[in-house]
Amino acid sequence: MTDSLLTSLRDLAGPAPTTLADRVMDGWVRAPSPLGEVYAVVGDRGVRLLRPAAYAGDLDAFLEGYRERHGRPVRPAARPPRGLLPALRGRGPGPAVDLGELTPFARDVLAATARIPSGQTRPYGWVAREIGHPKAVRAVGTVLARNPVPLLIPCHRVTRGDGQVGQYLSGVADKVSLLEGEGVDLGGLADLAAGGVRYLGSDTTGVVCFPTCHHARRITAAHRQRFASLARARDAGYRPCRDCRPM
DNA sequence: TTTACGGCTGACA
DNA sequence: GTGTCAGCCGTAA
Repeated sequence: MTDSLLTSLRDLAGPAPTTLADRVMDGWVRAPSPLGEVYAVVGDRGVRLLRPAAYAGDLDAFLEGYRERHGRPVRPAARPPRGLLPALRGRGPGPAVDLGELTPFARDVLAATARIPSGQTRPYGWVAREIGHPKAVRAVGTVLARNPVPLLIPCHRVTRGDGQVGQYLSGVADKVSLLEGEGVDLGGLADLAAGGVRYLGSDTTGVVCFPTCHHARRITAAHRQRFASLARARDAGYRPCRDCRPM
């Protein structure tokens, strides 16, 4: 049997080949989300753009804007991409996203943001440090403001270092509602921030975390220690949590 | 190539 | 405690 025949047989066992139309046209879908209906455009490598309808406005205008910006025609997709609907309900790893048109810096920012677990928040400065550009804090904000796939890449989980929620693509109210929907205690965080507290530690483990970290939330009141800075926590003998990597 | 602009931050009054 | 300001840095025009 020739190699080319083997290859052909193997291809038959794989996913159905995409048609030419699939390669040159993207497909759009509507889907429900915590922010109401969203529009999404999907290419052969994944979701390329997602916008809440309430923010994007009229579907025609949204599609026209997409065509203009990306120079690609769009048609209704036969079905939503695998994983999109569960991801918008907060379940599963989510669909593939196509960030190929972004700069390497922007992709790094979004990749770091995608690692923030549901129900937790990180400061803009944390994202900057994670990607090796600790001083590019504002540039991180600029990238997140243009996140092509909000909700799928949870830019709402990036908040200001001083305890305020910060801005959001479709408005602060949406950011607040998303975070509260994930169980983030914004009132509690604001109280901590008002008292100058940015980190919580456990005096039984000697570990210090961001307040929304999974571990910080389990510290019982009697053992909870509050810190204004990581330096203070270190001086007191605490080490940074390996999960939330406070900075 | 230059410039202006942010989903920010830390310092200082 | 709160308000202001300069610094920072990747983009887009």
